Formats: sequence, structure tokens, C-alpha cells
Amino acid sequence: MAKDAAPDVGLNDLICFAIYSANHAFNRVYRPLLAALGLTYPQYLVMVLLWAEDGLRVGDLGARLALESNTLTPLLKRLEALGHIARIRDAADERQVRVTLTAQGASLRERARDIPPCILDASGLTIEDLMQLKTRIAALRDRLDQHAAA
Amino acid sequence: MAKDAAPDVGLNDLICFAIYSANHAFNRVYRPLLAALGLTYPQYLVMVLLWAEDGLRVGDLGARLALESNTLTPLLKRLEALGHIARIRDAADERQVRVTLTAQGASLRERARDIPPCILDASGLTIEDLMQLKTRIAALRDRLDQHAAA
DNA sequence: CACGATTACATCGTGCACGATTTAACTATC
DNA sequence: GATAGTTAAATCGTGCACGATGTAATCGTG
Repeated sequence: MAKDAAPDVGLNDLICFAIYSANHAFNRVYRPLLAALGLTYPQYLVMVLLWAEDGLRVGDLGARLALESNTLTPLLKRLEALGHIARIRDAADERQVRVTLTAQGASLRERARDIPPCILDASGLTIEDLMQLKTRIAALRDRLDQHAAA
Repeated sequence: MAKDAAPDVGLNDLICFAIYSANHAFNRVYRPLLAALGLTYPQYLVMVLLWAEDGLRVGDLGARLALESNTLTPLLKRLEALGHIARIRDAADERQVRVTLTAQGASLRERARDIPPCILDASGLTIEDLMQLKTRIAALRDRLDQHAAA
């Protein structure tokens, strides 16, 4: 018998599993859409950031994505090899690497514009419901991050 | 100017990013808890399934976790090497591999019992709010999976 | 019973994700 | 202006995740 204070839980009782499996489900929906652009999902997230603000440093990207250079450096090298970005050391502070869009990388933006509507459609929700859910999940994430930092 | 039908979106407008980053945040909270048991997060999910129902086949685990044998086989071999499970081919159908808990794997269950309360605490939400959020996320996941299958 | 099709699992290659460490550049203090 | 400390990226090793493919066992049909 389980103790009163800590009964057993099944997989589907765990919110972390809902998040984990929803993340995989998103990947499965994105994969064919992004394959048409030759991007992986994390590469797409980097491009979304650069389309909004070009010339970010590796550390800026890392702060926004909650990723470290050990993940970003190889990913950015692949984006560079694909011709979408350039990685150049900042002249004023050579420790820093600025990531800038090439013309090709900038033009990819147009081809990516119809992806969000596709995702909205696949979700089967209204924008309002989706935004509300997004807000709650982001708040949960922030509290978890806050807890993990302590 | 963006076209009316498909304006640009920032990273934080994307629900997929909320899910993606919440998944990472869960991992960061789980990691130290699971490190005490010597498990990774996906390994923990497998153990949760086996604690609820011992003797599942590789395919059963895959169906519940939405993972294929290419992910599960190495993971299960690591759990076997750790002494938590045994992998034995079914005598009636030698294509199938049954995964059973060892005494050590079964005993790990007791040490894992206080993990869910820790997660609940880290989330900063009530059980009711968390379960409601979980239900919505699971419903979204199911619609995405349904869309990806088609 | 034979044999093509199907099924279950394993294998291989690529790309994240992350802890730990390293390297190079900058800053602060003396 | 030497040097200790700090910072930004890069590097390395391990473990998921997954598309593509391989292999062996089983099933279905003639």
C-alpha cells in the first residue's frame, strides 16, 4: 500500500509527461513543414529570433532560448554551413560572437510565414484559447526555472 | 510590412516555444532529484510505467511514451546495465522482448515516491490547477498527434 | 508446406541538450 | 603594466530522439 502522503502516480497523472509528449507532438507537426526549408526545430527558433533582431550575440540567443554555448555553437555552425547566417567575432570585444543573417537567411523568412497558421490549424484551437494556454504554460515554466535556480 | 494574413511572430508568441522551454524547465527541476536515483528523465518515465505494470513489451512502452525501438532499445539496455530491469525474449513469440523489473528496480520505487510532491511544490500551483492545465495540454497533444498522423 | 508480407526489435547516422572543462579575451587591483 | 579573476565561446563526452534501414520471427495465402 502506498503511504497516504505519497501515493503512486501513473504516467498520465504527470504534468511533466503531458509537456514532454506535447513537445514531441509539436516536433512531429513542425518536422515536415521545416523540412521544406531545410531547418530543424531548434534552428527555426534561432531564425525566428534573428528575423526579429539581427546581430544578436551567442549569449543573447542563449538567454532567450535558455540554451548554453555547448548547444548553440554546433547548431550555429550548421546554420552557417547552410548559408543562412554569418558568425563574426565582435571587433570591440573579441570574446563575443555576433550572429547576423545572410541575404539567404533573411529571405527564408518569407517562406516561413505560413508556418504559424499551419500550427494553429493543427492545434484545433482558437487563437484566444491557444494564447491563454501559452500564457499559463509560460508562467509554469518561469516558476520552475525560478525553483531550479535556487 | 508583413502581409495581413501572416504577420511576423516573436518567439514568445509561439505556444510551441512555451512547451519547448517548459519541457527544458521540467528537466532542470527533475535532474537533481533523479540524479539521486541515478536515472535520467526518460529512464524515470519507463520506470513509472513498469512500476504500474511489470512485464510490458518494448512495443507497449513505445506506445505509451510515443517512442520507437530506436530510442527505447539503447535506453533499456542502459537500465539493464544499471541492474533495474531484465530484457527477455518472449518464449511464445521470439520477436517480442518483455521488460521486467529486478528486485533492485522494484525497490527504487520507494525512493522515487517523494519526487511528485517535489515537482508539485516547484510548480507553485495547486493540484487542481495543475491537473486542469495537464488535461488541456494533453488534449492539445492528442490533436497535434492526430494531425501529424494524417 | 512454401514463400511473400508483416511484425518486433535492433542498428546506424545526425542533431539536440547538458555537465564539465578549456581557451582566449577582457577587467580590476595592485 | 603585470597578474589574478571573470567572462564568452568553444570543446568533449553521454544520453535522448528520430528517419532510414536491417534482421529475424511469425503470419497469410495458395
